[in-house]
Amino acid sequence: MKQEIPKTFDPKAWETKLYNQWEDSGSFTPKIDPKQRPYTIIMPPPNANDQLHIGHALFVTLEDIMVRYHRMKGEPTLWLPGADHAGIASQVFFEKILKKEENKTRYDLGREKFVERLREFAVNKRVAMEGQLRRLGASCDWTRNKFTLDPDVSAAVYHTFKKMYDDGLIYRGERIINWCPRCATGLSDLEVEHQEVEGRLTYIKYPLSDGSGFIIVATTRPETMLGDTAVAVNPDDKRYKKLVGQRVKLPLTDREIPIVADKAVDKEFGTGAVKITPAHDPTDFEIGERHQLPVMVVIGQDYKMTDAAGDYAGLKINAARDKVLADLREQGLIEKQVEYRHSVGHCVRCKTMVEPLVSKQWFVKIAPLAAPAIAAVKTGQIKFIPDRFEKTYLNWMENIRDWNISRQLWWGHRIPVWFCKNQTGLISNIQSSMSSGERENFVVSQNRPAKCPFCKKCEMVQEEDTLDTWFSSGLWPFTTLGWPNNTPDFKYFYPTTVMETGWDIIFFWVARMIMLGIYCTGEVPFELVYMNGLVRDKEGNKISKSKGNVIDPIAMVDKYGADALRMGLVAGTAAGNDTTMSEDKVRAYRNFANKIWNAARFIQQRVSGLAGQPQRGPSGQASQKLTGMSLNDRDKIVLADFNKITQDIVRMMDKYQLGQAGELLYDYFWHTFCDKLIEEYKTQLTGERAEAATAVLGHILKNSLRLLHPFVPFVTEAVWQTLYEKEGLLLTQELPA
RNA sequence: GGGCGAUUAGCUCAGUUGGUUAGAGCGUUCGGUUCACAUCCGAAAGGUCACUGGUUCGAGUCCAGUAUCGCCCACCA
Repeated sequence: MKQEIPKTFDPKAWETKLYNQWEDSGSFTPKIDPKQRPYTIIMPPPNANDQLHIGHALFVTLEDIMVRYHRMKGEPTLWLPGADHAGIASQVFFEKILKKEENKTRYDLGREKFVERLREFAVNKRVAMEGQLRRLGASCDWTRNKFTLDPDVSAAVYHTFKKMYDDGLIYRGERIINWCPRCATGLSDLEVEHQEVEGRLTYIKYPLSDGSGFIIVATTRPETMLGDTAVAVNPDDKRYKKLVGQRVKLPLTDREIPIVADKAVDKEFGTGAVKITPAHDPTDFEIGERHQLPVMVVIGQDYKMTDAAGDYAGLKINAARDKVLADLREQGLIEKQVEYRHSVGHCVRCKTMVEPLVSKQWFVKIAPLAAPAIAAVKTGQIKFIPDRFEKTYLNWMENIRDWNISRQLWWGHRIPVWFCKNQTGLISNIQSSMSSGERENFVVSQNRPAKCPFCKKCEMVQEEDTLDTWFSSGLWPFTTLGWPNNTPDFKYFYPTTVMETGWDIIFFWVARMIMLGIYCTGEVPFELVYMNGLVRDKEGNKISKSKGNVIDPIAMVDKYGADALRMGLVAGTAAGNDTTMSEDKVRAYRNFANKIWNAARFIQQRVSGLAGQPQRGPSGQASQKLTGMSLNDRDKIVLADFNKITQDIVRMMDKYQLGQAGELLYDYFWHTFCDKLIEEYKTQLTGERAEAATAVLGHILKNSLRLLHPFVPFVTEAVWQTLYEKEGLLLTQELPA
């Protein structure tokens, strides 16, 4: 009596059941075996503020394929899941919700309440996300699940901050930084994106102090002239050579400022003379440093002119600009104005125009960290797939600048620094030169020091700022394994094997992990960086909510099954290349899942004894069975072909050509095995050829399921359990040799 | 101003170290109703592999240059 098997594969009937079975069996949790080399992937932790999108589905699928493949090779395999608190992203996201639903700001709630609410929010998002990862079939080890704000991870973050401070790698400095007025925080250079905007270049006459004439400067931001502390020209510019060292009267003020020569000035631009406002322009800040110019702040963090702006104090930037222009015009000091397109920095999160400001921030001195991180890639200790990204990485690393790690946010790791209340020095006089060597009374410590070492009596107050999210992310490959404690996990699984992530975060994340990994542990954090591309829509557009072309991966799973989505995401794609996604594609691979199901269904119905003759264990036994059989020449060719395909697949998988392996499997299974071989052999399933024909088809089916399993885990497992019930879970089976 | 990538069938894209008639999905046309699967099968149309030159017995694949498009980095006020 044959059991009735449905005509189509029904993912809904199988997926949840199979996933629970896998998870409950403990198959995702590796056993530490010192005799064997582990295979480890730390999952890039998704932001705990939203649902999974199609890009997550891509990386989850790629990593799951790698992990399932290596698990089937018999390696102790760890795929460690987690979530990121995503400082600025989550805070901005949650503030929007707060505004919309309760019409409140973070200040209305206060820091403590705000963080508590956001934590609650993040927990809920995490739980939902973990459910979605399961829907995709992610075979990660949930017993080791981590969150960046977990107490042990946080402790490791504070530990690292202190270690770096003690090693002189962290300093607090008054620097010009990118300030986002909307988020009210400083940003790193990477969090700023430049966009072209229409502007106007204003040529202003600055009278020479000796009354001999004018020097004309061009600027897009006339209002900042109130904070000018010099005019600069190129040292090789003949026009201005004799003016260097002279002074000019700064219009609208009673100040006189010098003319200096600096190579950063472009002779060709404007008049070749440039006003220098160290407090409000990064280039000017650097020129100012070279010439020891004072830094004069005329724009505050509230986007208004400061008291130092004299008559203009309190005006918003645009109003100040209008008034400055009007006043200059009245005095006849405007030479001309021309339309001018130039690029201006915007906050990568909220798209608000950033304002360069001088403020006190914490920085990581990057050069000592970058050097070994460059070497690690140059010597091949760390390899990139595809390797062209090594150039991108090196190009950036060789020009890297100090890293601003403080954020004026509430959501994140609060900087473990404590100030003496009686000599706080929190707000220093920013008009003074920053390199005055001022000393501040603070202690670096995770917990509040029992006694203030400075005044001996105050309760110390903690730094208000939090750390850049990427600081804790940079430690992720080892804080997840228990570092700085020498735990069994850390000892065994570190350094990890593969870091699989998007090329868009090479600088944000990959570079920082390499630098901090080597610094903290003395070893590279991973051997291989696999870069996945962006998922684009059918027309190749970037996917975004505003374009309305989002593809919800879970909706695709609901409609076509996880196997179909997975196969649609990876088949025929190459590392580092963007990939397109469409419902058509998913539908096509749903048909493939069904094809697998039906091939098995046919064999189960037509072939007697297959299910009752388990070819258990190492694949060698399957071949032994075949060798004992009277195979004809055609059988031998068919089996040799399959053997060749198997070797090709294994070779591709080992080289991380996952998309190609998937495509080859698809093509072989459907168009060779189903269309040709089953059709050919189905007439031989009775009579004297029955035994051999059965064995050949059975062998290929069974081993195809093994090879296919990393790509389409659900349908292969469903078939496996239907046909070979007694043999256990497919994901713990060995691959064909 | 530097760096990187793309250009292959109507559309979206693969093509591993150079090797026989260049592939897939979707779409198009024609033919198949029992015999695993119409979420299927068989067949067909459709490509000077952007252009030019070079290396080679042999180039979609390697080299140089050109064109178009795209991306990243950078302090041009």
